[in-house]
Amino acid sequence: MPEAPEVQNVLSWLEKELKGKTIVEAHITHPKLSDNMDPSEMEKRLVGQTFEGFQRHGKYLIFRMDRDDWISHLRMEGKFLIDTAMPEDPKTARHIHAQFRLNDGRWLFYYDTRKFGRMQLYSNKEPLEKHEALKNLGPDVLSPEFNGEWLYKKLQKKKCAVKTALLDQSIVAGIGNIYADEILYDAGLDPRSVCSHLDLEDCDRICAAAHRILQDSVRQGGTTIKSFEFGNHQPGQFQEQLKVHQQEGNLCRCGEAEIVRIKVGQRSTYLCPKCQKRK
DNA sequence: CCTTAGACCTGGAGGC
DNA sequence: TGCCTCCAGGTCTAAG
Repeated sequence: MPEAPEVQNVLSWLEKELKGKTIVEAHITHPKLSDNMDPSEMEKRLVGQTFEGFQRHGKYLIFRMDRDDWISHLRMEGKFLIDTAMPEDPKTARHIHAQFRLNDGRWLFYYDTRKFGRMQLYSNKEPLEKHEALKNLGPDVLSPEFNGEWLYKKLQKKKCAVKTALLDQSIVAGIGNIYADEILYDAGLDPRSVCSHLDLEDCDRICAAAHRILQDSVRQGGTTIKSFEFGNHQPGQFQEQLKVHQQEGNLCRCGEAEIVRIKVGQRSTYLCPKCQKRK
């Protein structure tokens, strides 16, 4: 589901709601949700801990509790909800896989129809970047570390398609299928272009486009195509700005070609054959 | 090392 | 209405 801008909106909302709150009760009902320890151990450890800090790296949410770092990846459909009681609609309730009662009486629910999302808990005595879930990530897409020179150095040795490289979280963390298409359209590059064929100027354009597009999307609440929401049911607005992603058959803004859909690395990929050069 | 197909899950949309 | 196929903001693995 979410890429960096959507995760950032979820994070900001959770920070506003949860900062300083303490977990007083925890139930994890999906056994695979906590994949670095037993669910019952995660429940036990979380009870009594207070939300102190909120961070994001790529698509990972990081809750800094008083003793542990609690990390959550929403994958395709994971969502947090906050309410005073379990939703009554059984169709919603059956997809709640964890619930945490707070010291203000409310509940934090984790909801995930496809059960792809995962959580981990690590002692905060270790630095963040040492945690197994985070240690292979490249720089966050919105950080100044992700710049043309750095990307150029990474892509020079690779012969895969440039879109595949942008989706590789060890190169840059936070870009997913929607924004990869939008970034490459903005940079004027065909997603199938061979990484090692790109020059420094191409990499500069990719990074500048990534920063501009993703920052814009953060401000507009992210992209809601099917189900993304934050803040208990707010959709994002950025889908109205999408120029190629899911625009198959629509006239490109250049007015000279229709957007086409192809497959790159098994993922649906949208591009304008006129505006995007293959290198 | 790299690339690719399949697995993990559920539900919505569209064809017949 | 039902049944079937395809599709989905992601990532991991096994196999070649």
